[in-house]
Formats: sequence, structure tokens, C-alpha cells
Amino acid sequence: MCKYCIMVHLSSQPEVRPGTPAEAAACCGPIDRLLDPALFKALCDPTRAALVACIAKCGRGCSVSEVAACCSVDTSVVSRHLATLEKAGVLTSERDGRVVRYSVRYADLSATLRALADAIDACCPEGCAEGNEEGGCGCC
Amino acid sequence: MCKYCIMVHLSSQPEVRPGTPAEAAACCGPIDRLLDPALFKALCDPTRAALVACIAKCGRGCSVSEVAACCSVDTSVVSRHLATLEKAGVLTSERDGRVVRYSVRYADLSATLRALADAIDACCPEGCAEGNEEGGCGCC
DNA sequence: GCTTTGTTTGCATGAATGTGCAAATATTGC
DNA sequence: GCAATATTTGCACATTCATGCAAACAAAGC
Repeated sequence: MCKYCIMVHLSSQPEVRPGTPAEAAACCGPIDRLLDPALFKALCDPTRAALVACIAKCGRGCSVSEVAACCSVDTSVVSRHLATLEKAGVLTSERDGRVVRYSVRYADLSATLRALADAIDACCPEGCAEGNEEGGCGCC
Repeated sequence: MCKYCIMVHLSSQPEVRPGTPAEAAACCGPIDRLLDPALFKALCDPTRAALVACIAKCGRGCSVSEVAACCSVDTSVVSRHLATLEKAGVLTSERDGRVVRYSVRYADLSATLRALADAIDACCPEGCAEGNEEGGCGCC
């Protein structure tokens, strides 16, 4: 619990919610960790997004040259994009001889997105998600 | 259903799944629409992500100057960032006299993220999500 | 009308980034 | 060892973009 939330708790106010954006910024909640710019940075490029969708729909490990055959950019560019996506945790790579196969980390990726969705709903004052009415918000 | 999937269906193969990334790219599924680079582009900047988290935790409409007090960048920069986030569908704005209040579109944002998570799971060949064993994948 | 406050826009600048080409590296088969 | 195939890296280039400052615009109060 952050400094602000402790303060509010000590004053035993029923609604635990920062009153201003400045207080909210000082109040650390699940959304701070889950709203990770690094993940979005990996997916914000149209070419990279297309590569992820392509590999995801293929449903198996795909080599760099296989993936490069799908899009209009150079193989070296695809290689760099796939490395970027792996570093961001979207893909995994596996070397098989000369070939490097990239596959989507389905479970990790979807779990991260659902956790973020939960964190966003927990911040919703009108209770977008259920189980948000027991006093205090779930944002901190 | 895309051209590839129709072809596969007509040949009555049990497993509806593109065999190569090239076929997968030609196969349009839910993930193609949901893996939208525009949304990620809005959230990929650290400053913008912090602004969203800040407004989300605050739980109410926040003015530009209020939000600007939270971070170290100029008010004009915050104004531009908030406009960008609104255009991407993350925030909504409402004018109240001189003040423009931005709030998070909680329900829309979390629903989009969950739909993407579902689409990713539907592509998973090992059935990360349940209800994926009735023959054929959910990627197309 | 004038002033004040809040927000947006024009402009310049520096940094980051996507891309292609060529070269280098890695691995397999001969 | 040598050739062929697959991937990565170095380099250059063009574009995008985040940022700050100043000016313009909008709305309220006097």
C-alpha cells in the first residue's frame, strides 16, 4: 500500500480514493505495473502487429524466412522485429539447426492483457466489474 | 470466413489451421482486428501511460492542468497527449466552461483488452482457453 | 471592453525508429 | 575445407515523434 493509501486508511475514511490526479499519481496500484509501455511499444508498429497475428494464427513455431514471405519487408527487418517481440515477452524463439523458430507466448500474453483489464475495471468508480462495492476502490 | 478457411472447409479436413505463415497471413481472424497498432501506439509512450494510470486511479474527470501537475512535462505536451489518447479511444473529454475534463473509458478499454486476450487464446493450438477442442481452431 | 485563467496550436529541435542493402556469422551437407 | 542456406549485424537514410516555448484561442469575471 502506498503512502497516500496508508494516510487515508489511518483517517478511516470509507472511500479510499485519491481526490486529485496528483494524489492518484502518488498512489501506486496494480495498473501502474500492468500498463507497461514496453509491451505496447513492441506491438505499436503495424508490421510487428501483423507478424504477431500471422504467427499466432499459424499456431506453430515459424522461421524468420517463412514469416518474411508473408510481408513486404526485408528478411533482416523481420529478424529485427521478431527479436524485439521476443525481448518484450510476446514471442519465444527456439533454434533448430540453421533455423530459428518463433512462436507466440499465448498464455502469458493473454494473461497479461486480462490482468490489465481487471486493473482498469478495479479503478472504475461506477463498478464496471463486479465485486467493487465493498467500500474503497481497487485502484490502490 | 476467409478464402483460405473456405478452401479448407470444402476439403473437409478435420483441423482448420493454416499450415504456413503465408497462409495464416491470408487467413483473416478476430485477432487481425483486435491487435490494433493504433491503440498500442497511444499507450506505448511512458508519459502517456502514466497519464492514463493517473486519471484511471483518480476515478473522475481530470482537467488538463490538474493532470499536468502530476508529471514533469509542459501543459501543452499534456494537452497533446490527452488528445492523442482520446483519439485512440482510451479517454473521453467533456468541456465544462474553461475546463476540459478527461476520463478513462474503463468499460470500453477493458472489454477491448479481454476480447484481444480471447482472440489470442483462440489461436493457441494446445487450447490455452477452454472450449477449443471441438475440432478446428478459433483463429479464423 | 479588459483581464485572468485554461487550453490549444505553430514552430523548431533533438532523439528514436523503421527500413534496405551489404557484409558478417552460423550451421548443415558435400 | 568448401559451398549453400538461414539469420544477424553494421551502416546510412528518411521519417516519426516527444518536447518546450511562445503565441493564439476560449471562456469567465470585472
